[in-house]
Amino acid sequence: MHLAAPHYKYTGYGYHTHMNVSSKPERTRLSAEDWELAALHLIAEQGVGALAVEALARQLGVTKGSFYWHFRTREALLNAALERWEQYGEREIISQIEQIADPRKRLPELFRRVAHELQPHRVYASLLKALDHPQVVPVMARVSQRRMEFLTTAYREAGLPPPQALNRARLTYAAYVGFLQLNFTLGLPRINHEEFDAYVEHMISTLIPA
Amino acid sequence: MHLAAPHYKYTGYGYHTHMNVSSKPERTRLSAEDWELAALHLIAEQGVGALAVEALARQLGVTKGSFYWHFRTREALLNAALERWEQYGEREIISQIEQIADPRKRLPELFRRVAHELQPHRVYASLLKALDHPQVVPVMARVSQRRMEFLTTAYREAGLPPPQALNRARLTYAAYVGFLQLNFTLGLPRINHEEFDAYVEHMISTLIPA
DNA sequence: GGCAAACCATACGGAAGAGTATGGATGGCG
DNA sequence: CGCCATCCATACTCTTCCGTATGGTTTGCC
Repeated sequence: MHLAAPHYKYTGYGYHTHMNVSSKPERTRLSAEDWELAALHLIAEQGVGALAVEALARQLGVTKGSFYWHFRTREALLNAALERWEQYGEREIISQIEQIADPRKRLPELFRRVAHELQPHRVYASLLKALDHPQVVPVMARVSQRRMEFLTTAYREAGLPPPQALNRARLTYAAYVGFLQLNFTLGLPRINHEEFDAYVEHMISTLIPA
Repeated sequence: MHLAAPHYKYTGYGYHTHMNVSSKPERTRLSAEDWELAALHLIAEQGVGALAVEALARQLGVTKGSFYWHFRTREALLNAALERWEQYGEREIISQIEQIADPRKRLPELFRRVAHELQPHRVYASLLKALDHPQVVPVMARVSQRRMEFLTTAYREAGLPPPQALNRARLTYAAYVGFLQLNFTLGLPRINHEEFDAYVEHMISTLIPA
């Protein structure tokens, strides 16, 4: 009889000291948060379809008995993990960019920063492939919508008239999403580092108004 | 004992007269081709994950017994369907575009044509979400690679120097892929017709050199 | 130190779906 | 007409994975 709704602490996005994936000497007891983080980790690497409770339990060194104490169902875990991801997704980057004084320097800087941290994009890429699961659609819709709006105002502030700014934001964000898919999901001729930097600069020069 | 490797006819991509999904008065006997086409149809609408043999059989008005006569396994069906799709995918469009005399008019025309036939893109979009299945990766890699090369030469012929042409092709194709995902997979604020046309023109003016 | 509450293991039940075995129906063709 | 190849139905088995039931163990705390 476990109707317990455990304490959601939301201490951010990252790993605890006592949790390490795929090695089991550390046998501290687990919290709901641990399961959510492990779930996100698994989603990033193998996709939403691979999110099975018994597999996760094995990976954490426990059994299903533990899981069903913390969560009512598998869907509950997915929802909790998605909610956590949505909360602590782009917080920092957006606020960092907004602190840049010159509006015309914001977009290039955004492009370069986003380009150089690949890890946070893995979850987003996995979630893109899971758009048939009804639970992820609203989350992705909200996140994508917020980012699009951020891009749109950035383009306006960079000098584009409103209607063009919206379309340019659409184009930019589509290019971002497509790049994710084509590269570390599909593995097209593995672009290397210098080449990638050149690509980013090409993007900047063709998408951002001088 | 059915080791039979049935006759692959490859008569193109489209529906037979005697096959209609989701109504069953027509009870002709089925061929391997029928199963492949039905599979592609199902993939386009519900994704690769929904490709179950019993479900397909129900939809075709037969039972599994039929299926396992034509195919050795479920994977065999997927491979056959993918192969068919790869063969009869972009044949026409590419050849049509190549017949346009002025190289500078090819890209705008390509953009506009691709934009106005949504149906063929549904399979591609579904396959993008199935990039965790190892069977679809090589197919998508080949198809995407071919299209990218086509775009690259088109940009060169339109006047871009080679390195820029490659990056512009990358950008363009990423924008295409991302648009698919963001729109009829995720349902972002459902862009309407005039607005969509305006978006396409915006793409043309920012991505294609004057 | 002992007692709740929190946490976990073990052993089930049940649904879904892949694949197999086998016999029946159907159609061309000699 | 009758036979053989083709096509399909029925009735299984096996596996995987979700969820439940229940009892055991650990931990904070009085």
